[in-house]
Amino acid sequence: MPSDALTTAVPRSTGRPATIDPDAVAAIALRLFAERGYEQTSMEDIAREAGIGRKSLYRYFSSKAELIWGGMEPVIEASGRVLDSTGARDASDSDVLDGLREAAVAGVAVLPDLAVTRGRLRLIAEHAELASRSYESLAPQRDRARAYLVSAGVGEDVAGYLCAAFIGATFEAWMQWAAGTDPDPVPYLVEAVGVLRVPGS
Amino acid sequence: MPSDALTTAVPRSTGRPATIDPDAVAAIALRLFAERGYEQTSMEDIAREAGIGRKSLYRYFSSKAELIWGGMEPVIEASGRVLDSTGARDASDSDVLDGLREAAVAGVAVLPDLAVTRGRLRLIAEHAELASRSYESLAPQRDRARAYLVSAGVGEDVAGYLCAAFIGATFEAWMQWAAGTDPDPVPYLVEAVGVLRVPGS
DNA sequence: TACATAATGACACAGGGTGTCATAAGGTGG
DNA sequence: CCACCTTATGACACCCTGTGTCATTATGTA
Repeated sequence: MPSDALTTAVPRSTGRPATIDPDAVAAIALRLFAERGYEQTSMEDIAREAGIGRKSLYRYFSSKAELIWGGMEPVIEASGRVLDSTGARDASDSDVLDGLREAAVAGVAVLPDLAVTRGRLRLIAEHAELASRSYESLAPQRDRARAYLVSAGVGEDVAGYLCAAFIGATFEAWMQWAAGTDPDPVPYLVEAVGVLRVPGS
Repeated sequence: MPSDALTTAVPRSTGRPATIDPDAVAAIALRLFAERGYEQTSMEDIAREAGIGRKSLYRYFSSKAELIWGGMEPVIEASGRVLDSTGARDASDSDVLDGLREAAVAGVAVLPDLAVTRGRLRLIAEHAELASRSYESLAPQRDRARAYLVSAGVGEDVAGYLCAAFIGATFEAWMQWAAGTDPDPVPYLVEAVGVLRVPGS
């Protein structure tokens, strides 16, 4: 939800209240992308269809990709929170991977509508420009995963590799789930984490 | 080498020969990026400095990022070739990972100048826009790695996760090597592959 | 009612990336 | 040596993304 920084972070009581519903705008964008294609739909098209100005659109979504990736933010955030909280308990052995698995799976729970998410991810899978953005969009999760691993006793360098592999594999898991019709993404995520190992143990 | 498709692929004997040296242009771009910064340097700046037109610049480099990533192509290609050739021999057990390790390391050998590569990678590390592009630039390697794994008997889905993790980890290895001053990237790559495992074995 | 606050959008601008097209430059065949 | 042909080259025009500025408007509060 890209509006978080504007609405929930600063719940002012003064000044003109917002009239634009970011979620509604994102939904419109998603529909237009589905109808006309991603690059065939300009930001101006979306703004017009939403009945707002192009500049206002950019105020809520910092980029075109954000219209898609914004919807994944709750998943990433939920997953990150699990990593943060789990970090406290000292994982002695290789159940470090259990923590990662748990975090990956935790994101699934916060999704209200899996069908919409599947549409979003399919769009991402179809456009290299959007898939590339996973590197940036998942950066916070990478950082939190690294911190978790280091706090669990994994060496700095190995933690970096493990994080990168973790992010890569779980993203691929979401892609594979989205490409099919299975309702539950969890098995995909679990299997993806299965290709990881902690060298020390 | 971005000019491959134009020069080596079609070694014509007729028509006007090319007067632009892509490598020289890329070197100029790299210098300008180092001097003024990546986003502060426009394609027009590079074209002007290289003494060519902006359109001609785009003829040799399909995007600004290609000016940087193009130099990594030999590494990716060499790594991919190893995967292709290794695929024939049937890796019975978990020495499938040996093949991946070998492929990752193979790229190092083809680099003429590690210092230049380090500069390139540092530039990539500093700019999310460039780092993101790893997803696209490494796509061919991903495909070849997947084919290798499948031919080695790894299941389709697991192969996908393993590939994604492999690409992610080795890219991170290059990043970590570039951030430091060690002359040899190999140990980084080996350690990165060390976080992978094949679930079956 | 007046004020403060903040959303809104009109305008302008730089830069990336693409298509078209006329021109230049060099080989090859007569 | 000349005509031709092939290809590189770049000038021009264009669309879109993303950003900054700034006047305007709408709303809640004093």
